[in-house]
Amino acid sequence: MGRSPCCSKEGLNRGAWTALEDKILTEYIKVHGEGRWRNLPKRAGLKRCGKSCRLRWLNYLRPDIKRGNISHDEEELIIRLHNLLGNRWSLIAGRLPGRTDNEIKNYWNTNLSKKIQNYHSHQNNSVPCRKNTNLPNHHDNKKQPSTTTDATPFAPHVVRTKATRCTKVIVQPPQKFEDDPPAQLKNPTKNTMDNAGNTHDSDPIYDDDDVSQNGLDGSMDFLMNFNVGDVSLCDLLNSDFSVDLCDFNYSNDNSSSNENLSFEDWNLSNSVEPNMASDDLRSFASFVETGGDWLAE
DNA sequence: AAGCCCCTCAACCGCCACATT
DNA sequence: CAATGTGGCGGTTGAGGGGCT
Repeated sequence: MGRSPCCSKEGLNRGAWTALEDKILTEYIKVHGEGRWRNLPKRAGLKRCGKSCRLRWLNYLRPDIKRGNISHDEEELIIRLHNLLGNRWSLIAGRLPGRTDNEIKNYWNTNLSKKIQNYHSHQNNSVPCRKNTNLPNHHDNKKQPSTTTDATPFAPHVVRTKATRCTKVIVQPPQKFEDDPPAQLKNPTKNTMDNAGNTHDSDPIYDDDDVSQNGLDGSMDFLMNFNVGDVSLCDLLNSDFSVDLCDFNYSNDNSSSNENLSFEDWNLSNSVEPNMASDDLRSFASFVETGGDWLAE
């Protein structure tokens, strides 16, 4: 099946965006919203390819973009996530609110990949084989930057799964949790956490009406509603997953599918490092792996 | 001061998955 | 079911800037 190019390249501007183009694009999206990228340039009066507009918006103009230096915490998280996910920058970026996949990819290629190479060289005088890590050749012969952190990569543990997103899942707890559930599971009282780490009980999914509608009695079943960005970076890094079991991220803006998620899916989306899991989490994870139903809304 | 080299990162490209017709 | 449309992803490129000689 043939594909038409995303746009005619003739007569279009290329290269760096001007301030005026940025302004036009921003104003247009403010009024009309994102989407329909192919037609956007014509409607907005931009001599740009639709793809280029989308990229410019997503990577640079979006108001929620966090620009500036990657913090040590963020760097550590990137390393951990890359260890789990490989070069799946969009997934990694999804765990770093305000950061874009392009930014993380660039940061990895220019900083972290070298640090890790240096680290492994230092450890055993050889660079271990890393799954799915394709370092750009054009950087190989360039001088190494000074190492400013002591970030320690983990052994390769890339989980290869298809990225699956869902916002709301219903999980029946294992017997262990029915007998002695973690605090937040005992009382599924609508706790969600915002970006500042504050908890709220505003999530309508936990409303009594919802519980009854779903046939849940609150003590046996519980709902979890996750969104990327709901948990701050520090929360994620410092999570005691036995306590924060309900605060994982699993995002979705496209909730039409009804998927069964494997434990791998669940684990990679909810835990930065599997070894961090507590006994409770392990039990819970085991339950999910062996029969828990994930019912995407 | 000029030229060269290297690094960073915004932007581009090609491909893929999924939705729609 | 095939063709087409659309959005998204990861790899790569190259302009521009800074540092070094």
